[in-house]
Amino acid sequence: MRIVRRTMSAVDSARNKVVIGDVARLAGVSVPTVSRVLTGAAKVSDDKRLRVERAIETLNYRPSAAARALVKRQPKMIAVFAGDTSRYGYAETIRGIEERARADGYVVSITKVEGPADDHIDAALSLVLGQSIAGAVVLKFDPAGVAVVRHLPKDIPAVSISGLPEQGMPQALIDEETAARKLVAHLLALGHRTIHHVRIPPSRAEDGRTTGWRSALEAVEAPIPDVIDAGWEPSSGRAIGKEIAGREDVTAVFCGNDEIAMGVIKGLEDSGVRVPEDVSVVGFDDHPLAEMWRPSLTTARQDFASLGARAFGQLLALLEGETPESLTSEEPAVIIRDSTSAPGVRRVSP
Amino acid sequence: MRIVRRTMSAVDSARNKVVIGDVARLAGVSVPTVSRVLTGAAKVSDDKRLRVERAIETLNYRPSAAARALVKRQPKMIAVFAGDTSRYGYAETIRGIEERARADGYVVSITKVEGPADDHIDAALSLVLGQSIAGAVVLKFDPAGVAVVRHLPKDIPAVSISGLPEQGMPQALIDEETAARKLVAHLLALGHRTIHHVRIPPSRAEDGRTTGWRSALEAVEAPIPDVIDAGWEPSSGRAIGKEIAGREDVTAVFCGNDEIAMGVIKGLEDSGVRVPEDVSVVGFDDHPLAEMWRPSLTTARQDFASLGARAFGQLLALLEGETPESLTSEEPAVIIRDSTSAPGVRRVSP
DNA sequence: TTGAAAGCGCTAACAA
DNA sequence: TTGTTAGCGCTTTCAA
Repeated sequence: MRIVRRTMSAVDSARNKVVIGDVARLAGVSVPTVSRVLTGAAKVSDDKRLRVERAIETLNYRPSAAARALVKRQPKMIAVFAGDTSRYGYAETIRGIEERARADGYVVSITKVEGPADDHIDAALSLVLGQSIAGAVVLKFDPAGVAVVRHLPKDIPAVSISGLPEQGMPQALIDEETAARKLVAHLLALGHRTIHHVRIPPSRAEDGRTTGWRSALEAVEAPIPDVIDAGWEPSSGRAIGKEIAGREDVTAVFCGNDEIAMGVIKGLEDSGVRVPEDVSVVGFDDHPLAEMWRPSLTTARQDFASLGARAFGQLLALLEGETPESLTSEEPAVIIRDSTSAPGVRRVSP
Repeated sequence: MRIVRRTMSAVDSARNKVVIGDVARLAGVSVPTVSRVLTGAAKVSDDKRLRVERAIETLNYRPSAAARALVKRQPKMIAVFAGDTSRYGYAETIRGIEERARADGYVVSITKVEGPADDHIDAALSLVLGQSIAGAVVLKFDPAGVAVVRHLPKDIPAVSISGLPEQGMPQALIDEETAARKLVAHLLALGHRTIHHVRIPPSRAEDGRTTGWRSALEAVEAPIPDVIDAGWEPSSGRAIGKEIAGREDVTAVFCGNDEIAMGVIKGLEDSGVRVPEDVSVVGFDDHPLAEMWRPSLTTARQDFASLGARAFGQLLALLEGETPESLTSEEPAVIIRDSTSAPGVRRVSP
């Protein structure tokens, strides 16, 4: 232990850290021997091992992660970039990544990317690349995520997560398109002439959910109404619900996610339009409250956590020099509940 | 650049990394000079600076974070420990920590602690302490978080976040107790004889929400019913709602959070009990869907994100050698909506 | 302003 | 089994 100079602050206490040499001295062995008992890399006599262990204990020694990282060149941390960290789908995906990473001995850092503008991306990247990371997972759920993928240095092992296949880095995918198509087909089968679409902010020109909706309508040559854009907040869905309450041509609505669907339902009901009697509404994701909603939501279940876990698995493969499948896909299950029914006679409120 | 031996894998490409010496050689300067332009620590002639910058560009050089960390001893990462990462309150708190940390140049790692058992704690701690971290924030919302606080080495700068003051490390607090008391007082003022409490899993013997409920009842000498324990899932609230639907003595329920309140309401309605006509229900947190629920939820708003931000602020103070206020408090606002009313005549379904 | 030399705390390679 | 010697890639003295 070196000498403490002034009053102890956190910085000083770090400076005063016990190092491997202190342990070696106290135990009366050489530094590499301490290292050997630390890593278990080579045999150490029971006698010395015991002395080293006791010295570690008394000095309360913890090896310096920085020094280890420098010599081992295998950082045990991966970085996650996301345009949001707390919203349902994002948070669940991150949970899946973290759980799987932790099981494999990796710590995960999360960095929210405020937007797709270059300075946001650069800020996030330079912050994170200033750390030692083994690789990165990018949540490509929004334009910010897409921009991160574009800016990430090519030599950083990385996997992206999204709902629609694309070129570039390896991806973990959910087949949103098929799920959307099924949901729309369900509505069509119920007898609706066409299905309106309230979409959540898209990551690029068109996302899987929207593509699926469109192709399902095209398949039966149903009219394709203009897309209605919502934000991420349920309240934006509510405003849209109020708007479409007055439109007799709207009998079925396919929403970009469950929270927006809940908002839309609320907005419709605010205006005296009943769901599903007057208008059918479907969501997407199977949010934990979707089943509890009144009426319970017809939706497509997404397993975000396992999506995240798969993404980490692909990253791990990449780190081990393999070339992971770029298109691991999984089809979300459609769940029919009470928010959809055959079209009724719209009862438009005054 | 060193020589590549076999097929490039991620590990090899890491081994083959461009180092500061490569830049120095290409620019025709010494290594410290490169370091100087990198850090801006000392003056470098424009001529050499330019050459160095160009060399960095052509070689696509990025300094090794590990080497820097070793010599600078000031890790720019903080660790967050939490018993959950995706549930509303947790995710929002983490968001607040991350946003504030990022603004101050820190990356945040998140680690979920699976439970309060020693081996869970040790696993999480040893994983994270194997990284270079400047400090830690512990979400003490559950027994796992409480256990982390107990096990965390004393020499790691740390701040905990919870709803009830406690000794030990510095804390960021929300005054849940006062908010709970107000909520219960509101119910009492409406004319309810007593208020039942459905609590979420407590972090220790009693949490602020429960303490506040109890003291509000004690203050007016109202009978104190047994606490009803729920889990974290809305479905557990629903099961409880169904149970209490048959109890005529229950006219008002104070739930541990909004999601449980939504479940309770759903369970009551499943059984034909109306909210608030037959039973009043209040939640806690002001979840984004609380206002959208039918009936909209009376609740207490919690600003988890700012709570997280404050916690990071305290940690930063700690890192700078200051002694942060241990009890920063903030009183959640009570929001009266439609799920509460004067007691009516209970109409118990068969 | 610049370079040579030293050293951060650890592990790996090499002898003994 | 052990200790000695060399680094890992950077920043920081210290001279020049």
